[in-house]
Amino acid sequence: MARSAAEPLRRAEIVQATIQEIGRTGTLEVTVAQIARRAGVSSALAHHYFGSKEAIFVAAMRHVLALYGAEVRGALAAAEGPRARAEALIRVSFSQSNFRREVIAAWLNFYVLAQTMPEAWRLLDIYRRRLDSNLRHALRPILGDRAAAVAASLGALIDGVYLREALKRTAPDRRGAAALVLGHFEAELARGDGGR
Amino acid sequence: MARSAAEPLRRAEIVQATIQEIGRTGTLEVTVAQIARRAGVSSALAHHYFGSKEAIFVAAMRHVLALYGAEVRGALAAAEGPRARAEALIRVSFSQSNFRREVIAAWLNFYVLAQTMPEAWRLLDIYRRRLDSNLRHALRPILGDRAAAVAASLGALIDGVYLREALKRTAPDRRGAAALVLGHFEAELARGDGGR
DNA sequence: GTGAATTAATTGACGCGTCAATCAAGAAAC
DNA sequence: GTTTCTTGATTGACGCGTCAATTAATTCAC
Repeated sequence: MARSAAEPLRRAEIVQATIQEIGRTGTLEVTVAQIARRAGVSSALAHHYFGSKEAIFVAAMRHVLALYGAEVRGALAAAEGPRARAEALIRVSFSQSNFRREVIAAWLNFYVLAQTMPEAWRLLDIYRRRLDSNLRHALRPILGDRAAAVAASLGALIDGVYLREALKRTAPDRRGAAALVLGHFEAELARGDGGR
Repeated sequence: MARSAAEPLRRAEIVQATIQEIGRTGTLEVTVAQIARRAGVSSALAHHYFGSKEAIFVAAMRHVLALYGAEVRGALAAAEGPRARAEALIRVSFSQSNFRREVIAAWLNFYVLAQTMPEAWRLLDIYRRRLDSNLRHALRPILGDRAAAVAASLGALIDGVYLREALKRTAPDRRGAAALVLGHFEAELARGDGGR
């Protein structure tokens, strides 16, 4: 059979173009034609591979979430001790590859997409659950019963920082964003007579 | 002239319908016809009064922000002392009228709107600036130099709680949301040897 | 190895639905 | 009887998804 490796390549290009277009416009109101043009293919091909515009968006979400998940695993593997694990989870959220204009814009719009697309909702819910779970796990040894509450707080704060970054005109300030959340973390540690 | 008080009335109805439709669909992808139908008028009338769909959205934003602003002023007026003022600012964000499904959904979508509409961006920027300013003012006497950082953290946390609430299927939990933010506030207070 | 056969990759054109905005005209108020 | 209020009908643009057809790659018979 005539099986070249074109399909996975094209799929990846289209997914990449989708994220960039969402980043450029800041909206989900991008046409399949725009995405296809940026990917250097025809809109018909995009439909051929993904079937629908919604499916293209879902693929883009999966890509972003997968990248994030992979970095999380890497960071956790390298972290020694509960506190380091919690800090690693925070830092990953503001890593070079995740805390970028297009990715931030994509996240914001994925939240909107989740309002109408069950599949998008499911994906975001998985992300949230996993982050909460990871945080609780890391915090339990140092914060005990307060672990759950602090995990929820840190999770919401990370999302909030993303949201606010989406409004800024300037380039994302990874260091500042991470410092803000880490500062919050330290305040909670200090209070709970944390692990110092 | 035939100037009954119809115009302001219709405008208010249309604005209200806009917020409800955004809440129902969770998106800005609502048609003028849908909004008009819910307001009990024709789509032509909506255009007659507002001129464009964008203008309708802006009016809806102004409404939400104005309501929030009014409650903030009321709460600040009633609060005695720096700490009470800060707590009042937090509580207002989760008040009965602000922390509702439709309003939360509207906020989320206003953030998206701000990506493409300068006017929407301006309005959101004013909101953020004012909240930061109010918080810094209240915190300065008890936290000194740390006031700015804690204000930024609290602001982002509030936005993050809104964002996460937008994903939930259940009715908004005002008490829980306020408790989460207030809990973090206390942690910062305890750390900075705050005002007790 | 060459040519026919088979399958994948890719596209241009376009139908069909949708929607924002306009317009011309009727109803109501004063 | 003029002005505001209101609408149904219309339109022009646009975008998703489809389809028939073309091109490129790979296999296989010999």
